[in-house]
Amino acid sequence: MPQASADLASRLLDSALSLFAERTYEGTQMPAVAHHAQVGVGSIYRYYASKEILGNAAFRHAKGGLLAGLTAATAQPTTSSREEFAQIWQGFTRFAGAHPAAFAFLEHQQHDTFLDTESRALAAEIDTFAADFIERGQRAGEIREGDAPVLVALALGAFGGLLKSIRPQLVTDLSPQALAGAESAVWDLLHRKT
Amino acid sequence: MPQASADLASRLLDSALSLFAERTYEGTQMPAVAHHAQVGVGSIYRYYASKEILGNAAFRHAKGGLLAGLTAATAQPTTSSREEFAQIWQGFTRFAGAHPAAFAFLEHQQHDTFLDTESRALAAEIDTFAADFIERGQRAGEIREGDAPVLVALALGAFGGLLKSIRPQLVTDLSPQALAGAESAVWDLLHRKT
Amino acid sequence: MPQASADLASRLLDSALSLFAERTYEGTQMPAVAHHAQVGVGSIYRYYASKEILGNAAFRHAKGGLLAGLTAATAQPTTSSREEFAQIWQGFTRFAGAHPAAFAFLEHQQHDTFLDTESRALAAEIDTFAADFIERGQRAGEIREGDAPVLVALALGAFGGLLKSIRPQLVTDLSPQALAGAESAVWDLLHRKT
Amino acid sequence: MPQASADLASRLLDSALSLFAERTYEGTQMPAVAHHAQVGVGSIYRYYASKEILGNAAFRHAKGGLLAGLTAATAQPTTSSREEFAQIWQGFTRFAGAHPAAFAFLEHQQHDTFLDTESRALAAEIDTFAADFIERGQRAGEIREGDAPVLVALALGAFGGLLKSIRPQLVTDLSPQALAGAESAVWDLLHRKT
DNA sequence: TATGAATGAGGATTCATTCAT
DNA sequence: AATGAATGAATCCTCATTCAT
Repeated sequence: MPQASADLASRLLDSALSLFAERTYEGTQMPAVAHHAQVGVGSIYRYYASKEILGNAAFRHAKGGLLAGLTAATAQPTTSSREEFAQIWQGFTRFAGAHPAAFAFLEHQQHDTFLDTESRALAAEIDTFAADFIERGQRAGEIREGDAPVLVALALGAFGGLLKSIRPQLVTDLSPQALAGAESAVWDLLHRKT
Repeated sequence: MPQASADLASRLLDSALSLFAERTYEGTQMPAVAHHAQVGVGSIYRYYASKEILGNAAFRHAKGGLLAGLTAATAQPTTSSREEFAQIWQGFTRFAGAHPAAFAFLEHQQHDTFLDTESRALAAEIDTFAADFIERGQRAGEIREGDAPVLVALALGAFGGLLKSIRPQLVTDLSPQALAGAESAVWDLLHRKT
Repeated sequence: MPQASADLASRLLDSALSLFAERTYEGTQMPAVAHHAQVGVGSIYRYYASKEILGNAAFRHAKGGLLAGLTAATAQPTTSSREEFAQIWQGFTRFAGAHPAAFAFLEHQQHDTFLDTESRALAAEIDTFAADFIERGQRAGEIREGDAPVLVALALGAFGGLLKSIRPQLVTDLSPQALAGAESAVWDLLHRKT
Repeated sequence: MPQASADLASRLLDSALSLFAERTYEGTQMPAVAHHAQVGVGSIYRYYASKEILGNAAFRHAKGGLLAGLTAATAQPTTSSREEFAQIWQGFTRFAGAHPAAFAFLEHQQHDTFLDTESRALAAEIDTFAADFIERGQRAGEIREGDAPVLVALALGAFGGLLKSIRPQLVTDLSPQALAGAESAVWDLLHRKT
């Protein structure tokens, strides 16, 4: 069973993620992670040398997964910011639907206590990705004027608020209409009115 | 110093709030709160019987302050949802400017581990307040159709995202233009296009 | 009010005694003593420099009171050990009835953690008093042979057992018959059968 | 050492018992128990969830052991109360000799602060056991008239007094004569004179 | 003289981490 | 490789004692 250990590592990551999402990084005990993953405590340490390292791995797993989802969603060329926005929206939506714990964990405001430099750098990538989209849209005259990071913060904040409000349900539980309505509301947040 | 002891309780609340905002409720130690408030650890317990009680007091202080700020800001009668929105926006902005730690603490996603029923009830009041505003605007045809709680979540999320993005600076450090831009962006999120 | 402070000192002693009796020396907090005596905590320290000193004072007050009661009860000359035993029994009975908390406190087995030398010496006096009575009775052929301290331990133990069993009622709640029966049982424990 | 972990629980119980006997439940610190049992503090909590639970376990271990000893000692049928009393006396004597700390702990007057309902129930069993013996003897005309609980209290009190007086020596240090003398003294406390 | 708010050392308990099996 | 019992530093909380009023 050559992939046994790889499996265990990722099972641990999933367990950590769902417990962190539910009870906070600080509020989650290593024995609880072990129990959730159905392994002995000691086994965690074979894959993650410390709780801090596990926390960072979980964060990077989540953030990296989101970034990959967004990249994949925006792979098809588009002809307008609105279309690209739709792709991004779908990227977020799918990721949040497929990995609710990961998304919830990323939404926590306080990772500062344990994130290392590499994790912080990864976190910044999402912002850069979003800011690029905003700036492109502004140059094309489709997105309103203003500081790109500010617009990113508003839009991501709105999406996060939406997800937080329906917790612990899944995004996929929202009616298509409600979701479509939210999408156009957030687009209007960004859209340049003529 | 006749106000000494009444003050101590609120000095402790402030200290707790700023440390909780910075490092999470779980990540803050009682001795750290005592140190920040420049008192002995034991003194905390004269005013707050446990960390959990202190946490709830801090939460209620913050949430109650925000609610009071919003109520005050919307006291003047208005003739349109846009105007009322401006009042609310100012209420949020002022509160976040005046009590950045309190606002940051409220933005944390994970209070579930320690909030008691009373605190949760207070938290719901803000949502009700906002949902009322939304529904009134919808009836007046000024605010877009859709589930009121969903719109509330989007708008509050956007505002929260904004504040989070500039941390640890103050809202008041944003240029008036940036702030005004953000305000109209969020309004457009809510506004019914004709 | 010249006796005010003497009063306070003894009120504190009484409070201490009844709390110690109820909850143990170790289980009683200084603030609880203050509260029971209706004074501020600080005031205790004007009369008793520390909890340990208060504990010893309470112990000596109780033990000394019992010794005084026994001495008074046996003041009248008697012509037999049985008569003297009756006096002693009455001495114990009256003291336990009049000062139930003091008696209960003395019955606790563990004073070793705080008693000082002087208190221990006083404690020994009761034993000496009782051993004297036993030895006199043995010389007169009225009390059975055997180690005097052993007989003392048995008799005092029996009396203590009696009191413990009816706690928290008072000795005076026992029917005169029951009390008389207990008295003759304990006398038979000591009495030399012919 | 296959019995290691089952042993740890009982080693902890023994350590707790001897420290509680010596210094009171309240006067004994968990680290002291750990030290005495030669384990880390944390290990106590794997077996006993709190000090209170440890205290109750220790009490029940002691009381249960005594009850078992008495039951075993009285297993042989007897033809008189005097004989049965001899069995009971031997039961007490052996238990106190074999488990001096357990016996001393049981003699403490103040368990009220931490005993739970189950422990109290067990404590009552000894009294019932003794009261049964008394009542049987009374019906047979061998034991004096009087309230059975009162006679039990007197007899147990006497035995307790005896043990207390020789502490910290062992019962087994008493000369056989002294012990036999004490036994007949206590029997005379109970015996119905003709 | 009396008070009780303030203090901080000390005690109970938790939990990340180790290591013998 | 996996386990989970054992560890003890770190955390919450208590309470004897002090001292400004």
